[in-house]
Amino acid sequence: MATMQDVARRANVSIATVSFVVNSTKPVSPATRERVESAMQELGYRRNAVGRALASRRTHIIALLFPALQHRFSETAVSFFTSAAETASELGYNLVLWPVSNDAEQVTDLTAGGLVDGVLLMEVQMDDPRVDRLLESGTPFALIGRTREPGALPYVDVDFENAVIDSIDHLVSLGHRAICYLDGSVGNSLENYGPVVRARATYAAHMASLGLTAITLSCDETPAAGRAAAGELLERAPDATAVIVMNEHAAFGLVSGLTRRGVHVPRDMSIISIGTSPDMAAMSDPELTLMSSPGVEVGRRGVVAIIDQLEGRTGKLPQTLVRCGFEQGQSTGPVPVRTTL
Amino acid sequence: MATMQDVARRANVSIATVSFVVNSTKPVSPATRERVESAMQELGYRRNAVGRALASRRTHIIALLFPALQHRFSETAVSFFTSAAETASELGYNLVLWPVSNDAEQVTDLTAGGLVDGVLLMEVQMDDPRVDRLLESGTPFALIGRTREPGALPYVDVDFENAVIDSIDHLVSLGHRAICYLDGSVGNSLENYGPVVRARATYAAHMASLGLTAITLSCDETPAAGRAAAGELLERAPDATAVIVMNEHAAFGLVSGLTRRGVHVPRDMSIISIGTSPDMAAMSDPELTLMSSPGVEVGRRGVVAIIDQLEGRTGKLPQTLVRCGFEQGQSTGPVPVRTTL
DNA sequence: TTGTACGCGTTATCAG
DNA sequence: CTGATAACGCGTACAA
Repeated sequence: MATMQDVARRANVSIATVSFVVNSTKPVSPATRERVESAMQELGYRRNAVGRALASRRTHIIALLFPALQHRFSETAVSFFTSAAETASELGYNLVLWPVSNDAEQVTDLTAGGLVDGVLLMEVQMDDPRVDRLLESGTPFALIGRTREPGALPYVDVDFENAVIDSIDHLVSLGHRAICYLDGSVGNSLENYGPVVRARATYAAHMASLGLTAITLSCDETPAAGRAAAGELLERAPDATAVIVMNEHAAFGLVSGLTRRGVHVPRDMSIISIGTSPDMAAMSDPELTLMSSPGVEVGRRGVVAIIDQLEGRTGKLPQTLVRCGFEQGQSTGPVPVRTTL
Repeated sequence: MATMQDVARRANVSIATVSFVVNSTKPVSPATRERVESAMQELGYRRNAVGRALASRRTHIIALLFPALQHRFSETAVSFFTSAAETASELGYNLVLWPVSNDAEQVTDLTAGGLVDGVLLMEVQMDDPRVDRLLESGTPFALIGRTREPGALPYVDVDFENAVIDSIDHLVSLGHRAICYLDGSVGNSLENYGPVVRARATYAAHMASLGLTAITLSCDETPAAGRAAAGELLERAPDATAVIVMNEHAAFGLVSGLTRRGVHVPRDMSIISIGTSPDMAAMSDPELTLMSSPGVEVGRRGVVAIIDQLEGRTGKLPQTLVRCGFEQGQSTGPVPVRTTL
């Protein structure tokens, strides 16, 4: 509860001097510095964040905008949240969780309120109206994800494209040629969701470049849909020996659906799941081979990206893609030897 | 960027009058109110949160203290985070994520900084030093969880005790008598973790009150440990026909471990998982029957509890236990008919 | 009903 | 090196 005023009186200096030693903003003689510091000690002084914010016009608060009414956050989201908060904390900032519906108006409320220094925008859509609002507002921000045309926008995103390529290459190295692809449902909002769109395109392109035939399936993001997809897979692609899944919840259903139908994983079919955390993957039996999405790293980099902006560190534009980590599970193996006719 | 001053000038009134209409804190004649409001409209005025905070001594910020270095939050935690943030937002508050290590010193930093009006403390331990710090600080707070002796502390907690009782009763109604219990590991920090301790005690007590034999197992919180526990179960309790699991990750392993050993779920063994979300449960095959932990409700109530304090609504002490919801899955069924010797 | 003026706790500018 | 002092944007007695 002690203010700078109190400290100043007790140390027989001006309030300005106290400010200097607190912020090391100007040189102070060792003698007076000593007096001030012991005064602070005795009074248990802590500088008031609000007063500081008003005077310096910096709150040291970063808003993490996340879509309210969100379908479902994955475990990745938790590690992202907490990692972002921790990074902010380490760098002297605070992270406030800011739910926004698709109503872009709330973005204006936020930026005009003066409470936040910068904004981290989660779940960026391919064409996201909130981004335009942020640009108008002049508030520093960074995207988690990318718009269709990121241009000069600062962003941090998961590199799902390379995850797809790595997955294909890995499977090919195991001898697989008939590699299918399963992602989230078409015809719904995911169509506009960058990761799904980009990954699917990458799958098609890379398969083509290898002279392989691309077969894409989609289903809802539920285990039940994944189980159903197992049937569809066997019907539409009877020769398939591997599936790359970009649909975490469906991946579990796909494994159990195949198993139920007598298709052994990985002996008869290899499965690799993109964007699943190791903890999750372990819950499948057999455990899933996966490309884990780097929630912690993305959270950290996102926060660093805006703080760099806020503190005027003007390096090169932060446009970062963080790669997924390959983790060998038990759901992939060499292509089965066909003892066919 | 427009300040109250700007609005006041434009409307030809004093700055105080603007404040009155903005906060409806004093009656204003319709005429001048109109002038002020259109001035605000034209200037796109938004009240500055920091100025307001400094003058009113209320930031409208609530800190959510969560344990840093704990990167294994369940899906429940996500719904808790987001629900808390949304509730706060609806009530005109902001929720900031505040990572704290076990070092209770950080709690002092927080409360002395003047940035937050109140504190929500997650993952409360049975004997939690942070609670003492909060009490000393005088900052309004509420606990998510409970200490060993909650006394007059405001808290919101999940009612795992009744979840255990309901689980037992449900299984008993299906004819089960040999009902085992599996929870998190003993000998580690979980020993001091309220939910685990209380639920285990409740299991023992309720089984005893029914004249049934209690058999308790523990294992790490991983699917692999759960699979291993399947073996231990069959060995230690060969007559068991049901297991109540208070260890989300292990529950998955238990199911697959039993299945691998030729024990069919639910025909030979019923399993019910406490504190698992429906989304998670669906990833098991067969889908788990569960008592879902009410993350959303707990988040909402926790925030409401401190806001009530902050706004001086002095109803009865908020000490709330939120019950888990029973959700029928496919992992429970009637007790098997023993055609034994 | 409306206006004046002070205070909230700091930062920052400018003299000294 | 140190000290006044003016912002910063708003809330609120107190006065008119």
